[in-house]
Amino acid sequence: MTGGPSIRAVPFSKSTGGIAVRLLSDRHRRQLAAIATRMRVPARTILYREDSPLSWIFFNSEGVVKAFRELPSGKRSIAAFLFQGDIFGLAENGLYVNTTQAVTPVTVYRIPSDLLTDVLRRDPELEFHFLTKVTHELRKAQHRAIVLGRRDAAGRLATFLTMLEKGLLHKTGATSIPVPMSRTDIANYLGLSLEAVSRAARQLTREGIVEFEGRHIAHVVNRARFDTLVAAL
Amino acid sequence: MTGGPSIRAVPFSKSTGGIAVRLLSDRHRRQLAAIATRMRVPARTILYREDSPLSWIFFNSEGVVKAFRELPSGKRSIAAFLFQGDIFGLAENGLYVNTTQAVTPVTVYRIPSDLLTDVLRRDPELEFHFLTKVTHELRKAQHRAIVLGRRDAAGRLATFLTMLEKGLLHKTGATSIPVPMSRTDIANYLGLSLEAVSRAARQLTREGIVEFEGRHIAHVVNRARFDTLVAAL
DNA sequence: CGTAGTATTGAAACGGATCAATATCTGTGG
DNA sequence: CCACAGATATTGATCCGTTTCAATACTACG
Repeated sequence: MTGGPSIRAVPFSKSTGGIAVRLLSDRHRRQLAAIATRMRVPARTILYREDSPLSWIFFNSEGVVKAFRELPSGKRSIAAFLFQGDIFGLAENGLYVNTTQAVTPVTVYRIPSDLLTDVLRRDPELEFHFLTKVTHELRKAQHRAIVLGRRDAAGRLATFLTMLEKGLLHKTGATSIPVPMSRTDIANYLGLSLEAVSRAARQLTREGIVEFEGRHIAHVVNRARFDTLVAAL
Repeated sequence: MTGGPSIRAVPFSKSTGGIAVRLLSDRHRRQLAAIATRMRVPARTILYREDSPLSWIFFNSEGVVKAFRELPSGKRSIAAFLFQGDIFGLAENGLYVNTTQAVTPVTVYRIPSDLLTDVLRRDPELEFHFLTKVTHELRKAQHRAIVLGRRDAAGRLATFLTMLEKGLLHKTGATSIPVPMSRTDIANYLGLSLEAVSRAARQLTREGIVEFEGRHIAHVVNRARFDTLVAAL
């Protein structure tokens, strides 16, 4: 949302989800700006497909992206949602591991992976930022795995809402949580059926814990019970 | 298993799970040897506890370590098993995220985290190795999450055995898979009850897919059906 | 060789998946 | 701006598998 060609919008400049991410120096910004391409794409745009050859690493600057795998059974498993500040482009043996698709209109920075590798190998400080970023993704993945260990659908959904909430920059007193993705996406992320997610949402409403305003905004009505439910891992 | 103080046993020197890990140069080995401490500990030793202050990063050189979190409900969720070549010591805000405990007798290298950080910041090549390692852990975590998305216990267990098998250095023709951890550990990793794991093992046996020799060795009897089951995600 | 932790097996109940029908939303063109 | 159509979501009923509870068997370690 910063106008012009400024690299300020590159996500390194902000904190995400509670960990302190050091700010990029101007030198680093310039370095990245020299090799990055800014892209604005509409929702549903596919950025790359699984098993296609790795060519770019991406930075999400604005909007939400989902990373998923198509399973042999035809089901799809969403590995992660990428928010502002997240990097993505995970590959194995030179092939992307997931397919990534814009959930909302998205602004990303795209850097050729070989160029990025070169820059990183020459600049340990910058590389350290990446190490931090990937470590952060690792924590997110482990956290998701813990959530998937839960049996109860309502608890999983509540925990998911917490994730979304923590991703925000905690506007004080803001009780509304934007839920940009579809129920189907949530189901695929939580390892539940669409119906189970729908029923879980209803249950949270019925019990006076969460209220939904349309399908894309949630309000935590009873914070105490909400927190209890989330903590009841 | 290499005798003496050689740093050769440091895990960077071998490939893990299919990704090509570049060998460490002698210079890098020397650099790490200067700050690393080799430790041999018996099974069940706790290496660090969750929420304790980060002080070391570990390298697993020999044996199996589990990383888990104690959940408020009293259950425990195993985030990962660390095998030969894996690094561990994930922290958030300066506190370890998991508790780690030796499953078998273990040989690890322990490096003070601040020293390691210093070395990495001065050596991009070495740092790149770490980036690769962490990325590898990230893939493992995402893979686990996909497994947890499965509903059927037998499929989860079979997939788990596959993981263990791929971790091996593929001795050609070796049909036996060592299963060093307990059934309870497997249950905590797969998000199943102990009973479900036990029944799943029995089912695999009954259907002539896997045979167990004691509780810590598995043989894949019918590879075709085994692979089908694993692929049936 | 005994004992405590670990694992197996059985029976019952809960909860989510699935199938099916209906409702609501979203984006497109009139 | 409205109407329509396809996609997305809700709700209901039934089925199936895992959890839980409980009793017994095994195994590993001192």
